[in-house]
Amino acid sequence: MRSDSGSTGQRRRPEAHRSFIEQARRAQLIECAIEVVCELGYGGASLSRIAERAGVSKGVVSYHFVGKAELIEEVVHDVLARGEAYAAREWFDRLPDDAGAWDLLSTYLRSNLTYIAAHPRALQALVQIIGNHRDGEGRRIFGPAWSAKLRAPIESICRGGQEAGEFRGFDVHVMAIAVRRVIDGFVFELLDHPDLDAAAFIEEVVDMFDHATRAERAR
Amino acid sequence: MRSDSGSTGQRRRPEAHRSFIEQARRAQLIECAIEVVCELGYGGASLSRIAERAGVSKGVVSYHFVGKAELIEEVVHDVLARGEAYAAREWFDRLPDDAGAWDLLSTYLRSNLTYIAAHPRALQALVQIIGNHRDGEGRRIFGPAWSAKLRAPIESICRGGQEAGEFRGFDVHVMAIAVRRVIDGFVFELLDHPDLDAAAFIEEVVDMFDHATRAERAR
Amino acid sequence: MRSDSGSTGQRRRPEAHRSFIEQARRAQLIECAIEVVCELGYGGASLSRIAERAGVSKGVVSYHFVGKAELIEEVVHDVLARGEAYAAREWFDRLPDDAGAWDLLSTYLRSNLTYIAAHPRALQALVQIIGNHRDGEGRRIFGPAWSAKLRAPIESICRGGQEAGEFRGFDVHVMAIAVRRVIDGFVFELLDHPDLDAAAFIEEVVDMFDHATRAERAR
Amino acid sequence: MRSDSGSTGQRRRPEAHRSFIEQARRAQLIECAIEVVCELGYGGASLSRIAERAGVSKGVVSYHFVGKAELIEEVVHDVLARGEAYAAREWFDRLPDDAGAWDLLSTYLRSNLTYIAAHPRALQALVQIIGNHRDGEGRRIFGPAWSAKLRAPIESICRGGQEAGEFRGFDVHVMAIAVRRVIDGFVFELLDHPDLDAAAFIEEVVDMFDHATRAERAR
DNA sequence: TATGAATGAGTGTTCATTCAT
DNA sequence: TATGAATGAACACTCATTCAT
Repeated sequence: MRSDSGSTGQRRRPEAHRSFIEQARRAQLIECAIEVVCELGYGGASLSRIAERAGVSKGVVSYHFVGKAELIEEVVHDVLARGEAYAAREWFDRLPDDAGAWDLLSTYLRSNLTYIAAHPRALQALVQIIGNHRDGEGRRIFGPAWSAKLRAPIESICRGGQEAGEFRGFDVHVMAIAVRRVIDGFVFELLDHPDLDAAAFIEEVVDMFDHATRAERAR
Repeated sequence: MRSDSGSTGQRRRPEAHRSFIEQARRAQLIECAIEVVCELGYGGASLSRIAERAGVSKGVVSYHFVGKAELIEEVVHDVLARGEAYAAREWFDRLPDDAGAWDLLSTYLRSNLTYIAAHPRALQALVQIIGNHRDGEGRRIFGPAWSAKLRAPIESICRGGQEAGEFRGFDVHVMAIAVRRVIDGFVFELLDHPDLDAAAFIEEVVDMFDHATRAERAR
Repeated sequence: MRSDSGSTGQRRRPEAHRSFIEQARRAQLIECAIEVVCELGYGGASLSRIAERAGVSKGVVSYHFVGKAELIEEVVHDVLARGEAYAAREWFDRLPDDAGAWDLLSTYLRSNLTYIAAHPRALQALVQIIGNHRDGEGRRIFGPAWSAKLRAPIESICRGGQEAGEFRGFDVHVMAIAVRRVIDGFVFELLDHPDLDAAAFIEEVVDMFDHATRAERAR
Repeated sequence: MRSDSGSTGQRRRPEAHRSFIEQARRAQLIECAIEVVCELGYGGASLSRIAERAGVSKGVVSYHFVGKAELIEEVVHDVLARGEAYAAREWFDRLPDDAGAWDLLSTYLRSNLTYIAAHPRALQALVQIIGNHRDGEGRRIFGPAWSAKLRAPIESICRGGQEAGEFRGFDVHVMAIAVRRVIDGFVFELLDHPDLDAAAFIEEVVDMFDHATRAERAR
């Protein structure tokens, strides 16, 4: 999932030989970056503030990451990887072998939303970075191509559901956009209202997409 | 609709006595700010770049606006005001006197989406600003309260539709979030794919929310 | 008293043909400059703030004065001229024809101190300007030569007193410095403690210099 | 003696763990600030000029001091601390155990004046800063309260002398003002006339205050 | 590995000044 | 006479980055 095409031209260190301590520091700094981005926004997440939060000197960040860009992109990679691992478990646990399209879509929704509910701050950072991180010329790093890749599985599920007659004949691209937008919106909702009933919210969303996708008289 | 709550403590000039030329410059600078924010993102929209785009010296911006915050917030005010004017016209033109909840909601969707299709860059700037503009302590200027105000009319329409039996018994808050998130997502879609068939996209969205909201056997 | 040697190279307008209105504006701006310097200090006295205080546009100041330097130097000229006029009246009123050195010195002290008590803000501005106003290369405009001129009459009086045996054989230069420093210090005292008993203060100062100057067994 | 009342709200670094090199840089920058303030005045002492004088880049100053205010206030602290250390030595060396009020006062005068004669530039900077340094709202940082603290020991000595019958019944507050004003005036005198006979000047001042304070027939 | 020190570009802002109207 | 508009330099400050130790 992670695009290794060094967006900024900066080469990443060879991931192979990293000592234990280096791995730990990187993980710690990524964690701190998440917190700072979440609290102060992408623009407020300077290296000094991240280092300060980690209780280390500013140089440490530059030592472990080739540049700010690598740290930021590593945050994205990290959060995404953890999310995918979580989703894979859900997928395996919850889905029967003969799962229908709606089973797939509702599982996709639930696994995404429960993961967000469990780590709202990490995903807030992710959203901030995706919307703001740019290269030297001002081009978004996580642009259209990246979003398309994120939407692909949803579109695939939807197409399957339509072919099976389970879903009505909507435009799968539009539906995928709606699904992702609603999922990502959950992040803000959770942070803005910490006392939100997440489970109820999730079921409402699932229910909404049930009505939105279901074939007229199906299921 | 415009929140006069001077987020930064900076006082805005008395809007009353503004010369023609001042109005023109302000409008030009707001326009340039929109373009720069749209192209380079919130973080890339420095006063120098905005001034450069306008072909004037940096001091001009400071002359016409009390501070960067005023310029940025004026962009929000401006885009919002134009959007509301547009929506008001649509409302008046399209809606019969005895409009039902679905008439209202679909008009809300269509007027918002067609306005976005007409000025995608302005609304991209708006989205960037809303998500990133913060005060000196790092608090979002356009935070939860602001979003809530934006969602209020949608929730009101939904409640009306439920009371009239036109809509099913979904959670109006969740639905309002979905509506706004999908609408705002349209902004990115348009800019990322300039050749998009906007009309078709809009009808798909309207159709989706028709299915999502409709009472089981209604209409 | 005013040194016309254009300290900054800037030429002053010919003082001759000034319309009534121009005179009034200049006087008003000088007054406002005094207030602003007094309240915000020399460094805080920008043309904008002075103009704002006067309720006119910034350009007005530049119109009536060749540059900021002229305005500032005109403040000095003005306050000094008013002070001298006051002193001259006191001199004429209070002094007998056969006045002794102590009569002269005490009158000098009293006329200076009462003038300060009457216009503390103007003299606070004066002190601020004299200590801070500099030319383009950073040289003080009101430097040693200027202070020397201010001290000349005191030294002259002291020398007279010594020749007459009225004063003891102190160093007139040192005494003149002390006199001027104490007088100028009164300015701060008045502004810092508005409820100060000025008359008592003045008599204490006069008394102090009586003891400081008097010949051992004289008077 | 150092007022820790963070005048600007800016926090000073924990003075404890400062590396040797940091201490050296700070000292150097403080020295350069003194020179620049002395030569160009408070208003001419920009960070760039101070850095330039030190032969370092502008950022170095910001690196070692939280803000300009800290640097400036550190100059005050530094000069004052050195002066107090000097005065304490003088006090210890010169004063007998049974010192009278005049011994105290004359030692106060001499130690202050000789310190000034030894470091006129540092004290010129001090005077400039005290008269001009202000907070964001234009209020003087070293205002009335600060001056009062500086005058306290003089007043105390004077009161002692009066109670002992050594001094005449002058107003101690007025006398303290005179003492401080004359002392500070020495700074300008030295810089304006580098060839001044400092020792003679000092003795003249001491002599003057002897006459000014002495009880009618005492000593 | 980690730090402290330094750099230089870039930020928003203020300012005195100029000039057409 | 007076204004509003614009300029460009200077200001304090922040930042990502580099590097010797």
